[in-house]
Amino acid sequence: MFARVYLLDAPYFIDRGYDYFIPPAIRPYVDVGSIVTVPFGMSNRRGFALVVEMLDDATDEHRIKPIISYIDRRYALTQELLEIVLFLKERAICTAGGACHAVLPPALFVQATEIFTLTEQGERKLALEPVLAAVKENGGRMTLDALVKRLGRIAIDQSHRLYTTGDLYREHQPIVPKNIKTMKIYRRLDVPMPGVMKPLNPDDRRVLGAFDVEPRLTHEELRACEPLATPRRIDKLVKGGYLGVETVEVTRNPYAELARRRVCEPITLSRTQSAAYDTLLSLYREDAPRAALLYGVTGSGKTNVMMQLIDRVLEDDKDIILMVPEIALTPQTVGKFCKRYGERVAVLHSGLSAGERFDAWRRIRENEVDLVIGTRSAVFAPLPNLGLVILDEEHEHTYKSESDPKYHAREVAAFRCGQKNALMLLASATPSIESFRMAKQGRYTLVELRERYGGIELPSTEIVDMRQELQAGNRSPISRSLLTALQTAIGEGKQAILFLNRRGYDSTLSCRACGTPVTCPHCSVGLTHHLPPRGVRGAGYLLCHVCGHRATPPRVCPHCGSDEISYAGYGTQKIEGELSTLLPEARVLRMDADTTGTKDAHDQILDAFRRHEADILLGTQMVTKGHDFPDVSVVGVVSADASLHMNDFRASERTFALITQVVGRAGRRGGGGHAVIQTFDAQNEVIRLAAAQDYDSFYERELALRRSLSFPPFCDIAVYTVSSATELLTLQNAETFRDNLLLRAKDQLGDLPWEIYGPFEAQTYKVGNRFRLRIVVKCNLTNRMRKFLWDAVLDAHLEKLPALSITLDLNPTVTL
DNA sequence: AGCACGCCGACT
DNA sequence: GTCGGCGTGCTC
Repeated sequence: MFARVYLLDAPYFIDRGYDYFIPPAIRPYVDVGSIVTVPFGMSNRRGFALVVEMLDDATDEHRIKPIISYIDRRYALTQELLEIVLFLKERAICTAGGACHAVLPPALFVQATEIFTLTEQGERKLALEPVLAAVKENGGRMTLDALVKRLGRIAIDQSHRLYTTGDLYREHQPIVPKNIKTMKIYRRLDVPMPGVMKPLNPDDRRVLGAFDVEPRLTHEELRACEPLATPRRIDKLVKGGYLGVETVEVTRNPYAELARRRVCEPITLSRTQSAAYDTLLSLYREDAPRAALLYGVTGSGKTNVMMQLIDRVLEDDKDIILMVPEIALTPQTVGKFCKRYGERVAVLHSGLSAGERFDAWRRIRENEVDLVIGTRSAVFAPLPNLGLVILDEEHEHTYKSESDPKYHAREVAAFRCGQKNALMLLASATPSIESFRMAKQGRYTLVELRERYGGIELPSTEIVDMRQELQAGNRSPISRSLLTALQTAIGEGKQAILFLNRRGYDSTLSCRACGTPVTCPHCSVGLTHHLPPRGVRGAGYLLCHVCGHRATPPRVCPHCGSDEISYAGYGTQKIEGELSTLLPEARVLRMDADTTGTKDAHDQILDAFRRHEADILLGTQMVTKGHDFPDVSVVGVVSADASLHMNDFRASERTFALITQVVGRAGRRGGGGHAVIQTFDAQNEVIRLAAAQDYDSFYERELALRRSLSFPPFCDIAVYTVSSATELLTLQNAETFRDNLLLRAKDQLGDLPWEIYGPFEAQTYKVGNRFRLRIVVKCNLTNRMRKFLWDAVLDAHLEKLPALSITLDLNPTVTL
């Protein structure tokens, strides 16, 4: 029997199947999906590998090597996960190993080792072979790791040679992850073992007495109900045959406490919500893969509909994945679900330790969990019976992985739902343009919740033109309107949220007199300011990160001629200082990257605000997420345009989403909320539409723009990042690569549409002493196109451009 | 990537 | 005459 495997740590250009012999001793334990270790290359270095196929004969039998060992079958990839790995390899263009590392918990790969034992024949060669001598010295049995420690790396080759010559016997130990935490459970033995009984004193008897109440106890429990139960005394009772011990694997579940305080309030749906629920239910019941977009305005109660659906799916004994953009930002949502669904929930996110992550994964894999809540990577949860996958806030960019494998959770979710005829549910108050278009085209079912739950009105909104403030002599970042609104709210005992949209602000140039940003003439995105190269004097230059257009920074505004053109941005600290002079008696809580450093800081700030320990919550993006603060009556957007002119074709979409979400925070209970949106660009349509919470118009406008400029969803975008150690080398490499790409495209792509731009500097040009240039391809990502794009990278490797590295990202969401 | 094989300069 | 430079090529 032979196995075709993929190395897990192989670089992309040797990422293909390799065939290995399966030693008879381990044959029962190796199958498709198994993780094994194999010797690889001339030095036979050991590495993990994934078995993708079982073979009866090997192609090239003389040079085939044997598999060394295997990971416990319980942790092998299921057929479903294996398919996902192969899907990722194709779709996100990554190695099989890269895909495996995304799908499996890292703790699975704690390295175990082979164990060698001396054979009779080996005993006779001790003088000749240092490896044999070392094994003998160690008592005739030694792990490979220990051998390497003693004799150096040659021990690997030597021991394998001695194994083939029959001087050593090798044990095929399964690799069992070391991260499993075990716990001892004690129980009282009715009939103490005869003979070994030791006399008991009264204290011993008291300890035994604890078992009358509860027949099985852990050490901690025993200690808690009987302080006399010291480790020493327990040991005595075990040795004496009074207590039995069993060792069980424990899984760490940091959310167990929440689960124990389980609450299961009945959900009452409004009529609109019921209608939405009914539609979703019937989709779920169809025996085919389905996708729905739940578009619900802020405060419409999407969560209720989702919970009702989850209840229903759980009744069918089907499993669910619920994804949220970032666990830290949605502690309330997570808490709510944990309380409702109890112990059959697993929560996955980046804050988990390797052990906790592994435990959660095992619980899921062993079918102890029905509902997985988590961030992007939760889409790989090995639930055996998937019925529903939800992406909450589906427009969030965190669903796209920025590092290898560069997958989008939505794509993987769709694939998984296809495997199991499950329902994919996307939910958002501000859907991504791509998803809404899919819905409009009928490829997703559009389910709408257009009214706020309980008939609460949307907050009234007011756009404040900061230019006029400036002209009126108010140089403060807080407008008079906003100040008045804050004073009123605090006077009435209400609370306020101030949102500071700082993203990309400092590097975007705009006119403070007329509000016009300096944009690219070809792309209608803001130009990013770059400092001049070291040693060169001057103002630097402006660069478009979409098409590479360069310009000198204008000294006067091209639009109105004013010289009040600047990069000025406000920081949260600055606003905080400003508030303390304007509203000295107001209590302000600041929430940004600086104040949320520690693990629980986030929750603490939000809890404090909810308990009304402050009047104003001031912060960045973090304050916009789905927290429910009933007392908040005023919301202020300090600088609405900040993210608008970012160097990204999705800047409008992101700005619209942010403003809409933050405005939706006002007046959640009782209505009468008010939102003040400050901008230097008061005529800006995106801001006006966001203030009016008019998603439909925004969508139409944005779609038309995308169509005319040829951006997604009207095409796909592939981005190559070329990097080298020096600027010159990087430029030369990138240009050669681009030229080759152009030639190949003309030659091979025929009728397929494509456009190539670049090279131009990446958003962060220099990273860790490497310079990075981008080459952008607009195209349609068919399989043929994907292959074309990837072959160019493989060929670049064969051409051996000096010290070059190229990565490829398909449809990136954050940076262009 | 890592590692070995292979064919030309500065050393005992 | 040997040690060692890194160019070339392979990995089941």
